[in-house]
Amino acid sequence: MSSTSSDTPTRILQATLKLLEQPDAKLPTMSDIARASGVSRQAVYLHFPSRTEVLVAATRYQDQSNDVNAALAPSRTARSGTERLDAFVTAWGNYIPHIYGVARAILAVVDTDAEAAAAWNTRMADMREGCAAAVQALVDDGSLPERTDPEQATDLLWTLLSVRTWENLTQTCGWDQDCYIDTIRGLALAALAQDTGALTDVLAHTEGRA
Amino acid sequence: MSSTSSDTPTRILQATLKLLEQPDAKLPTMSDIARASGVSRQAVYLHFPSRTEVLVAATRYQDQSNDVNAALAPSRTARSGTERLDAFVTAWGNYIPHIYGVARAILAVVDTDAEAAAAWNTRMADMREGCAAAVQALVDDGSLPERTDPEQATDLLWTLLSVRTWENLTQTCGWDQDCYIDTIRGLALAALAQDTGALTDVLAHTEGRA
DNA sequence: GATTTGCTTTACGCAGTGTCAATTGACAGC
DNA sequence: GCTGTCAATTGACACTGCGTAAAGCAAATC
Repeated sequence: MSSTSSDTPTRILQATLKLLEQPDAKLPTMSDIARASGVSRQAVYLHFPSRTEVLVAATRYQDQSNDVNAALAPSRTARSGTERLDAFVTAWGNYIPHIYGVARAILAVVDTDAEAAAAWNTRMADMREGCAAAVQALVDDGSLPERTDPEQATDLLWTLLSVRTWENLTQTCGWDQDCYIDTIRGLALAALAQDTGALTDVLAHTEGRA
Repeated sequence: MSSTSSDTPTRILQATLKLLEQPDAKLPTMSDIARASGVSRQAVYLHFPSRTEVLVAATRYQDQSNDVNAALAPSRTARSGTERLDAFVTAWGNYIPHIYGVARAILAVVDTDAEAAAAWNTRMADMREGCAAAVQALVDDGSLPERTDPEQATDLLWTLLSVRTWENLTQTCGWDQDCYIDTIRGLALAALAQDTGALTDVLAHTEGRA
């Protein structure tokens, strides 16, 4: 347990995360990673077979450090379906900023690298289970409209909560985090729980944009 | 006007589009493009300074061929605000599949290529104007809730209509196009025009998923 | 002391971009 | 016909970045 953080693979991952979390981060090369880790380029290959694997391992390491499950725990204890939906949107929505640096790097190589795509898909499948659970909670207490297909509802929630959507609103449009959360929550509640009141207060506070 | 389509730059762009529109298209190399154009690799450089420029020019050429403006025209003649919003969502949403192949290629290099990013941003800024116009139409006939900031409403509509959102729902989740359109329309009308009825019928037709 | 382990240094092969120079072929205009 | 010019070709090159390979070195372990 005395993971002193001084073993080389760990140092490489930590250095990689540090690179990726820089605000204007480009995709780091193997040389970048090696330099940042204080290690030779070949040493990186001694521990990771390819750059993609470094990135993928970095995301795993990060999830482990951040303890996603702990962050998402509150949503599992919620009583009603709408409460659970609300809690899940809040928890995940607020988790995104923590992983955005790494997510951006992975997403940048997903189009050209099957392995990165697989890793990202796995991660997103995990998140989708949270969506599915929230939808199921709605079904359980009858909040989900009868004619609505739970599978489709899950797809929609999953899309609303995607990193790309977060990126669009907060990074490109400059919304602040609270505004993003309120809006997505409103949309989700309106679409999945027919809670139209949730939408009326959204998009109202003008100071929420940069 | 007798753009015989036989001049080399045009042939290069057409060949590039053809490559990008293949269902499993990878990012084409300059050699790929040259081969597909029936021309030497150097000839491509004679007309375009870089690969990015080929891709960017291809998108412009495609917009021109498809005549985006014609596709979006119906939304400009709509009478009421909600009608206009509806028409715009339908028009743009149905236009996306036509540009998706190229959009995917551009999006794949956007993270690493400033020039590609600039080109894509321009294109998306054009689309955003359509969103802004639809929101303005809502404002004009009082359908937009008073407390809603038009700017923010535009951001939201723009995000709902993003290629990434379309990609997520139709490509990753396997929704069919009609289902996508209905859902986005429902969300947009509910969020921007308080038309909650628009949402009740959405997500209902189970056969809409693959 | 010999061996193993972890890392370094140096080098190479490969793909892909972008550049350069010399050459060919066609089609002007005079 | 001769000359220029333009478009395109061929073949070479430099550079970046990935991934591989081999030899050496130094500290830890047996």
